[in-house]
Amino acid sequence: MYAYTKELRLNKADDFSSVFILRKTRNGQWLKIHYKVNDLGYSRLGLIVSKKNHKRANKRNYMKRVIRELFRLEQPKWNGFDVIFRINKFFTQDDFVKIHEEFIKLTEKLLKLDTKEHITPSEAV
RNA sequence: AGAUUAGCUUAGGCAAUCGCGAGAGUAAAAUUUCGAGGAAAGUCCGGACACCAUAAGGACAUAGUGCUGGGUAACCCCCAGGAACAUGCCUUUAAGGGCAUUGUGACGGAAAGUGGCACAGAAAAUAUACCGCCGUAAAAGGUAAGGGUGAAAAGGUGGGGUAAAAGCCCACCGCAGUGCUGGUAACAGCUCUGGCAGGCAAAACCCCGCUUGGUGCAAGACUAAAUAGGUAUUCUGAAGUAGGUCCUCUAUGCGUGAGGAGUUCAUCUCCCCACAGGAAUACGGGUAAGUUGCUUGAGCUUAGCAGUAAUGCUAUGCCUAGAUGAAUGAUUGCGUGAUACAGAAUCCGGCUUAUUGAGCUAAUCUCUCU
RNA sequence: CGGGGCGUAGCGCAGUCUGGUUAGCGCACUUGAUUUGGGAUCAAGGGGUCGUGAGUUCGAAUCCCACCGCCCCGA
Repeated sequence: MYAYTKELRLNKADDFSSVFILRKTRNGQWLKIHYKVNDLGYSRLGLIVSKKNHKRANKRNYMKRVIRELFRLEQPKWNGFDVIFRINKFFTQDDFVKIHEEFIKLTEKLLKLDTKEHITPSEAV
């Protein structure tokens, strides 16, 4: 149920650009998301972490891991969406709780209707 | 015992839940094994490997490198040693000399050549003579002791000597050279000889010795769609339509070009030659895409031996990431000195830089005790 | 994986190849003059660890080495 396999990733440039063209975005302090409905029945994740966010590779890898982890835990509650996350601002382990809150806030529009009624995001964690 | 400096080692262990990459396993699951670093970094050197070029080697150019010996697959690397310098102490009238240091140590050639040395100073390299000194009636002449300039001025100190001076002479020191001794060598020591060559800089050009083909895993190898094009073979050249009309005839005519003939106002007509159309099949090249290269290697562990050491040899055991939108995280607990810097991308050997805490070694200093 | 360039005053640039004792230029800034006032103009002035650190040299922005930051290019 909480798996994160290769099928749940956006890999091709066409997939990315099709999401960008729709221009549906939400912005937060650390994160920015682009999203688009798909017909697959499950959500897919794309990540953009540039060298301008942080120069060191291990710090960028950490940010990617955190977002993948949150996606893994949250995506079963969503309708089928292609979602691309971009990092606005560099964050570390100390900011994890804040990042989690922001993640849930940004993605509340993607929730399925029935889960929205029964479970609040904070309980799901 | 503490502090400082320098160097070396180490980079964590166990457990729970949900997850990630690869292998094994299965019909599919279940299950199970392994899963970042000392710098993985910077990309500064050296290789392995692959392809291209040359196919015997040599010379030149370019770039790099430069005390001696050793290590290595190789090196702008490492180890050991030696000049030189620095710091401290001792000694000396001075020049200089000695000792210590886990300090530095890009250290071939300046007598192959070219060029440079601001300002100051008489003079900055062919030496020269400003103030001076001696000398003289005055010049000429002799001289470089002293003064002054500078980062640097043709050995230093003392004595003799002289008109005044000067290695002109002597002693000691420095310098250059012959010889001997020690050392594999760089070099060191001793003796003798020479009155002293001639400043600095080659991280100025340069000369000499040595090294040096190019491109890099996006190298390269294999499989190989769609579209377009290439080569070969075969088939087709139909229908429609055109030649004023009808009949017959013409199938390279309706496209192009060269040539010829006829008629003619002609942008007309005809003849002949060459090329050109369409379809199918096969072939090879090759793009996207995929597979491979891709991890067993100048490998690691332990022990012994050789060597001052770097390192080498022998034996024994081990297999330890291999992704490709690119794998280690989240929440906790136990416990600890446990954090920092930081994430493999073909692989090794170095160098450089970043860095927490703990431990070890050495030197120096301070305090206490004997 | 490989190659190239840049860093000098608040901003944009010279000077670096060939080392030399005031490190300049333009704009901006400050003060004064001019004007009723402002702008423009004229005159004077301030402002620099030459990206950082070591080295060569009597002397380094310049030469050598190592780092830091920024930009560009090729496969």
